[in-house]
Amino acid sequence: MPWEEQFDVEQALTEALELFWTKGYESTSLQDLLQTMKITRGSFYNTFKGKRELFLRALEHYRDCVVGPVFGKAATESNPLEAIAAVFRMVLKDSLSRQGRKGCLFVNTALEVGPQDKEIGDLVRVSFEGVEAYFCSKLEEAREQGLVQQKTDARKSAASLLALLLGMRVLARAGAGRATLESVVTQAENTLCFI
Amino acid sequence: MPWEEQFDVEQALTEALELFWTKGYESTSLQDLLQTMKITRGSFYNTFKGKRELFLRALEHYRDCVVGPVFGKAATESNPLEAIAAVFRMVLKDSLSRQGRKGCLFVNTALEVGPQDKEIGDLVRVSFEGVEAYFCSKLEEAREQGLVQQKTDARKSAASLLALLLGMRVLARAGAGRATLESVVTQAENTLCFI
DNA sequence: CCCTATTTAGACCGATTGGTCTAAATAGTC
DNA sequence: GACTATTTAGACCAATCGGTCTAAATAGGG
Repeated sequence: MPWEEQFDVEQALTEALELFWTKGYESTSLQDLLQTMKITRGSFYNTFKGKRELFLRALEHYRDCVVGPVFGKAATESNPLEAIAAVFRMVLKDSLSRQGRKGCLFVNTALEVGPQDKEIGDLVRVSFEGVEAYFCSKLEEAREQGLVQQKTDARKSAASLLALLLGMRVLARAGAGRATLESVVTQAENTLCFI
Repeated sequence: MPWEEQFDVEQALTEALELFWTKGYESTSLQDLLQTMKITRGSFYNTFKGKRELFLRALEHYRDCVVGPVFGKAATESNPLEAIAAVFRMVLKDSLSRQGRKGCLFVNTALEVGPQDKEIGDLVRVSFEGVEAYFCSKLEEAREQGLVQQKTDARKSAASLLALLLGMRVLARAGAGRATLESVVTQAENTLCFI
């Protein structure tokens, strides 16, 4: 046991992520974390430098293991508009589950700790810009394929789609009804047709 | 001085609101509050029962003094679609200012403390539902006046407009660029035309 | 089996948290 | 000007915060 790490770092990170996601950064105490991650104080500060550093790793973990797959899966759609719609449908499906009521960790973080921590704030802002760029590229693809009017401003449409997606995450965490969440997606799909 | 309150409660409440709005609930300490409100511990606990109770009053203050006027002003528009557009334009103008980078206190609260405090969570959810209902009634008015297609589903459209508005607040607090925020509003205006 | 590198459990740290309490100061009433 | 109701300033509280440190336990290499 002494020579290599005694616990599954990946597993512990996942548990920490879950906790931060549910309770937010400030409301998650060290005691909470140690209990949930099932490690001791010593290993905690040995493996992760501190609470903030763990949080940063949890954010990256979330980006790679939660956000990434959603867009990866959507990218398999051959129709670029369908790729965008698929993102909305996946987020909707998730938002309707018990799990999904936690919202999106990036959105939660953007509001709670982003404004007070430059590094973290930048990380989530860059992530948002990535989503916007993803939508934008898909819309440009759609235009090239004639799926969308030539005059469509991809950047503007991408921005509004991003806002729609973030809004849905807020509504989900705020406990909005199923009908409201579904309406957002159908309206997004309609928007994609009329774009 | 003994017989009535020694300080301007309204003023103190406004300063507290500002602080909660900027830093969030958890990150705002009693020391912060006392300093900003320029009152002593004694008067604090005399006038407001505690931190949570002050926060609740700050939320109500925000609802009455910040959110209310926006919708009140918009309601003076004779064209119901213009009333909705006016809300978006006002929120945009605010979001572009230094002040507006705080986002919306209700949105911030919905994500940070809403999930952990039923009373507060309900308060913000009800507020969101109010906005949705406002949009909905305006859209129904528009339909009656023939400004909008007869088949338009006012409820669905209202929900997506709400999501768009919340998304804009998230983007503003996350530090999104001017272009992104403006795009959201122009797109919302376009959506209103095609509805 | 000894040595060594590492992890363990948990005592301990100062700082800060939200909240209470008391004694002095204050400004009205009579 | 004494009395009284109230506010003041700030000492004080236990609990918790994130973080450090040490001694015992552990399991590899030689």
